[in-house]
Amino acid sequence: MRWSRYYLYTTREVPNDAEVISHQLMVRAGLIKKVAAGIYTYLPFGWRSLAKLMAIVRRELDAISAAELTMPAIQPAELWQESGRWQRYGKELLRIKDRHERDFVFGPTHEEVITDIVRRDVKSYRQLPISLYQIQTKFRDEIRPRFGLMRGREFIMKDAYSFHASPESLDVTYDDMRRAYCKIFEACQLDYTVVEADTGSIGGSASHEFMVVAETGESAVVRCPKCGYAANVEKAQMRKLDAEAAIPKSTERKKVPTPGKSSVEDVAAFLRVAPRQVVKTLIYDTEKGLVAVVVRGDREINEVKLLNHLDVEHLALASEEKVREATGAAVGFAGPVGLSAGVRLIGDETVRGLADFVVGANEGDAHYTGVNWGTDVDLTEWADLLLVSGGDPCPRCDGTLEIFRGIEVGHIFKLGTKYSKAMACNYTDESGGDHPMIMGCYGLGIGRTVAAAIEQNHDKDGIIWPRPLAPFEVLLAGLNPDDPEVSRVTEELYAELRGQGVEVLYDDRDERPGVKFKDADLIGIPVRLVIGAKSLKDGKVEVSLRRDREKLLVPPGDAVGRVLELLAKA
RNA sequence: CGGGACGUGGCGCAGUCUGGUAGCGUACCUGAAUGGGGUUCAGGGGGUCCCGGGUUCAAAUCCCGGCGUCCCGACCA
Repeated sequence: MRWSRYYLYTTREVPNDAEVISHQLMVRAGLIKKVAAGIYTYLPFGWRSLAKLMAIVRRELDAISAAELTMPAIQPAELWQESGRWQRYGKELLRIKDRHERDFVFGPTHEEVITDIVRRDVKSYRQLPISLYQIQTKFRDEIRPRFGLMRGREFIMKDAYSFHASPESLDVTYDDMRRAYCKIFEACQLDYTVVEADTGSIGGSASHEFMVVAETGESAVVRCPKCGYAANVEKAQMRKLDAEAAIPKSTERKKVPTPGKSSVEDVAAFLRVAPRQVVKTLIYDTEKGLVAVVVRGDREINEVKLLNHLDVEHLALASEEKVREATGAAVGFAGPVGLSAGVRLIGDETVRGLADFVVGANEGDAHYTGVNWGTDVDLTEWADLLLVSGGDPCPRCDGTLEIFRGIEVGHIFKLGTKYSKAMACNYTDESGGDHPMIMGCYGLGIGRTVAAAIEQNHDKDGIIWPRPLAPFEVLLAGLNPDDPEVSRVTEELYAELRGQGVEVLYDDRDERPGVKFKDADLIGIPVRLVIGAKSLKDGKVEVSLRRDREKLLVPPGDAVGRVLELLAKA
């Protein structure tokens, strides 16, 4: 491709609405252009990279006998009413009406449509298992789109669905998918981790996320370097410490004034105890009423665990008024002793072994000291509600968990029969009985993966494409277009590279060398071949890798061979 | 949805407080020189100052209402 005829325009300025580096570089290097918040055009240069990733995805999914199809983006509301998600799915679901005022949605995901298709075609256990996938534009009306393609409202996703007659069959496909995902992300040369994940609103029994390690990632993940345990913090557990248990009761409960001390730190400092001796009580508002959760003062509640434990749809810290209603005191003085009767009380496992601790007194400016389970509070509901953090003990071995941030580029679920039951997607078994099919679903963010690759592969001057995702493999630049010898050699090399099947972008623009070098660094094509009058006088052209920019001077006749060698290394 | 900020040639910004000729950089067009890290000089085109209403002799600037965008918290590929 000759750059002079190509649609690729770079900018020197950083766009004022781009915060993270991958977003800035994708705009500056002419990959994407914003149309509205969270909605982007994929420009030709960016689309080439997405297309490469999609080809890798297709290759690996076809290899595990998944069949590609394409479902409609616009889906009738009836299917969503049938699955129950018309009511449950929140405002992220874009609902639209046609000219007859009939309800439709722009699909944020396709469980309903795929289940509807399969239930009509597949009747027998002999037809199972089945795996289907598509690569398609989705729309989720996110409250806050951000970071360019990392969290768009409209985005391209690969979504796959599998159908089975037994849990064992699902296990096999799930493992196939997991391995295929690993191959895909390895093919993209990404530094990623597979982590255990919460199943969230999609539901199901098991789930793993594929996290690309990056500072700007929106998810927090813990990993044990010793045994390899890795989990999203939403899901992560820690080992219970025996030492925390069975501290004997030694004091009587006593109410003490704590004027103006509402935070754990303040109360602990004021009473001269460690924050971990303070038990904090958080009042949550849910559709099932108010819930009080007690947790060790130095720790945080994992709201996802709480949501799952309570089996509720909505969960939020209660308002000032609701807290008053439940405790009779201002926020900061709630405690489990003498809580309003209608409030459900749940204890996190971490406070179970505590004795002689401090709690809020449910009245302004006062706390209790010397509080103990049993004698002072009758608490019967215990659960693991802890938000795990770095430094906590691994739940699987005696190692210590590390915490890092990641970009969720893929997510696989064992769905079970949630959708097949709701939508009567059944098969007939050997003995003629009907059963709902067991399902799995598997998502992979196409644009997000490319953004993550840039997030992980760049320097101060621009993108450094991993070769498998690079829009072009080689950048060819002639520096002195007026020099007939330069242009002759450059044209010859261009023809030769193309003859070898190399994807080459030929910078034939009438620009000064400085501009060409700066643009080359910015757009980050892995291998660079430069022809300039100076080195050509010595019978040499330059070959270099974008990553280290180490120049190799070779005769023009050897150039293509050296380019191919470097490509193999890129 | 709560909290904060912003909206001025394509892009990045100044001007708004204190109302009075719409400006700078860059990009673009023409010409010349230059030709190994965003070169230089000369000339030129391009604006509903987000939208609507109000105050005023006069509004980018003040007032009211809307819209859009970005950032920080609850969702997800």
